[in-house]
Formats: sequence, structure tokens, C-alpha cells
Amino acid sequence: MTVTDIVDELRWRGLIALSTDEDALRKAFADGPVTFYCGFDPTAPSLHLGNLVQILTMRRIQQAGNLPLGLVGGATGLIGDPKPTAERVLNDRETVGAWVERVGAQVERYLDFEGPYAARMVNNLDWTSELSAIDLLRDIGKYFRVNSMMAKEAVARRLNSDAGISYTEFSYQVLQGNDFLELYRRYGCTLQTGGSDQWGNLTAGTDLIRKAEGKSAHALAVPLLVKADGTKFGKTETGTVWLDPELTTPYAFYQFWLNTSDADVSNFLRVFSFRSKQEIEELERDSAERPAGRIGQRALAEELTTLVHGADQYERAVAASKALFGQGDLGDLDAATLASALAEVPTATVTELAPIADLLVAVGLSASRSAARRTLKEGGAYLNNAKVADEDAVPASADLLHGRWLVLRRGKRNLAAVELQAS
RNA sequence: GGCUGGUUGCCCGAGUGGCCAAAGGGAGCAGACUGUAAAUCUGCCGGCUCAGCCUACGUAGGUUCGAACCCUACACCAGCCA
Repeated sequence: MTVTDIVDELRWRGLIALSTDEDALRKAFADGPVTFYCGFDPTAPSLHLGNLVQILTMRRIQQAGNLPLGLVGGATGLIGDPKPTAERVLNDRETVGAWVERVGAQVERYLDFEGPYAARMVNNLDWTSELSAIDLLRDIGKYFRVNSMMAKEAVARRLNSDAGISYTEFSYQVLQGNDFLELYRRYGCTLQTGGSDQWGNLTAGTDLIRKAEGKSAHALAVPLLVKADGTKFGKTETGTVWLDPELTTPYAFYQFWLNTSDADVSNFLRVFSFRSKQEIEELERDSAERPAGRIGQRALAEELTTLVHGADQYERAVAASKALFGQGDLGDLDAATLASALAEVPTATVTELAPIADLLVAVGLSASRSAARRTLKEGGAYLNNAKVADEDAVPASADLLHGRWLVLRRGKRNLAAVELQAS
């Protein structure tokens, strides 16, 4: 990375939604390594692409010569930050504890723990669990004014909704504010980054540090990523795109990026890619000139799949995609190629040839037989890449590829395999 | 503890005794057009042994020939009062 101003860099990439005094922040970066933190609450067994934006932003700031603290919210995960619409359901302590481990391990992957700017992982349960109610109310609570707590957007929205807000969630900002103060005291941490929906919680910390320590700290909010059509980023037909390969296979992960719409490519490249500004601008130009080549999508899919899942997994995803989406006849693929391609796709094993409607269900392409029949009726079902319109169609043994596989597809890009096992 | 309002399909939300598997919107799915893109248009969108049947409108019971709709109890959510 060049020595250009990291703030300029982040701004160019569209990664700054809000910040406290930007000039002061620039100066802090210029004056030497800044210790900064970003927190991740264990609300699920894995982080997802939305979280990856935050992680990669940390990585960028570290690469610019600063010291990251990766915080896992062992404590805040037990409380839950206020969602705009409704109160959260509390997860039990064992569950959160297990998720802390997994989430922490995911964050670690992207930070560098060696060298002069070595990262460090922390868990806010370490200092929050030993905080007594009295300590919390006397030492921290006094610095929080209820009026400004209620003015925070996340809280205000809930106060104005008929869902209301519990004291538990209302207090979330106190805990997060205290985290920042604690990290300031322990490690001299003076910057917190996070999603723009966290702005109120970020500033809770800077305010607390100012009041408790008389020092100013910085907050930087990364915009919530939305697609060009205004919908949420990071979702597919099957739901959230997770970082954990058990929850979202590398193949599905690769496919997600490959399917990025043209309108989003430029934006996503800037947010996710570690290529240089020059390289990205070149990709943007190429994509604009020849969108059908999907150069930008391929670049994103390659870089991100490799970063998150490794080069081997990337190669496998590409090979499988090529085989399954290729122009050629599936029957022309040799058994080994077909077998490894189908390994990337949901599979069911059967002992005899059942009607296609049943197979669609067995393989998970359709939620029910009714849905499967509907798909067939609508002409959305394919056997070995050939459309099947008959609701009651049953595959013949001649349809079996290499004597054992059937490739089923629903719509354009939902593939699955059926393997016939001689009984 | 009291009072009031609420609990409808993935989400929002209409529906106040039969014409209700339940309006409308959103999300989603498929087809056409394309580039495994977007937009657009068309169709679909509880389940099944699919022109019929079953299950569903917080839970349990009741009234009725018939209930998402009426009654009772309970649970949960919210608001107001104490």
C-alpha cells in the first residue's frame, strides 16, 4: 500500500459514511500508528458479508500502519443492540459463548498478528462480567444523560414504535461506550470503526472518553452497503451469504459474486477489493465497455473467494461452474469432471428413478411437491440441462449420466444432482 | 395490580358469522427478453394421493347448520394509570 492518506483512500472507496472531526482524524493517522477497534457481536454462528465490509476496512487501516483490536462481543452479544423494528430474542449463554469462539476465529483470519502493527483480539466479556451493578451505575452511568440516550436514532425509533424498547436494549449503548473507554485505558485505543447503523453506539464511546478522561477519541462509520436497486446486500435466494463454508459453500460464495449486477460492480470493487485504485478504475472501464464479459464480476469472485476460502476452493468453484454452466452437453463431460462439479451442488442419493417432481424435493430445489409440480408446469425445470414440462415425468435410465447421475436445475441457475445408488 | 389496544399466511396489512386458503402491498419463484446482470412484461406464490380433499387466522374450550370473524379462559406483546 502506498503512503497516501488512509482517510482519502477510504473515502474514495466509499467507506466513510460519517466520522467525528475528520481533520483531527487525519492528523492522528499522520502522527503515527493509531490503535483502533471494531466490534462484532456473536448473534449467529458465523459472520456474513455485511460484517466482512467491517473486517476488510480494519484490514485496510492496519495495512496503512495502524494497530487493530478485534473485539468480540461476548458481553454485548448477551444483551443485543436495538434493532429498528423489534426487541431481540435473547440467546442463551452457552450459545453465545460458542459463537464467540467462531466469530473471533473468523475475524482473526483477516488481520495480521505479526510485525510492528500486530493485531490483538479482545472480548468485552472480560471486563464487563466483573463489572458490578453498583460500579456500572456509579462509575459509568453518571456520564450518560438519559435525554441524549433517548435521542439516539436506534432508541428513538423504538420509543416511537409500538414495540417499545426494553431497559436491556436501551442500555446497550452504555456497554459499548464502556468498551471504548476500557480499550482506551488498556491499549490507548482512540478510534472505533463500525457500521453507520452503529453511529449512536460509536459516539457513546467517544462521549464517554471525553467525559471520563477529558480526551477526544474518534469514530468512523462505514456506510451500510445497499445494492443499486435499493435492496439489502449480501442475500441470495437461499438467504444470507455467510463466511463459514459450512453455511455457505465456497461454490455458492463464488456464484454470489459472479452474479453481481452490473450496476453494483464498481461499488463492490471499491469496497471489497484490495487492488489499487488504478487497477480498479481499469476494471470499471472494461466492465462499462463490455458488460456482457462480466470482467468486474469475475475479478470480484476470484479475489473474494480466494481471500475468504483460499485458492484451492476458488479453483474448484470455477471448474464446477464451467462444467455445469458450460455450453457443451453434460453427457460429454468425463466422469471425474462431472463428479467433482456435482460435489459443489446439493445432492441426493436415491435407489430408484422417481418422478422428477419427487427428485426436485429430495434434492432441495423445491420446498414441496406442490412447488415442484408448479415449477414443472411453469416450464422452469430442467433435467440434464433440457427442459422438462410434464408434471409427471419420470427420468429414464438412458438419462443417467455415466450410469449414475442426473443433473436437475430449477430456473436458470439453481442446480442439484441426483445420484442413483444400485440397491 | 387496573384499564385499553393488539396477536391473520415469509413480512406488512385488510377482513367482524356463510361468496375465506383469506383483499392489497412487499419479499420470493418461474417464463419471455438477455450475459448465470438489471429493467420490463406475463404467470405463480399453505399442503396433498391436486377440477377434490386436508391444514391454517396466538392457545384451549364453547355458541352455531356454519366461526379468522361471536362468547369464555389462558398466554404473549404494547400503551396508559396505580
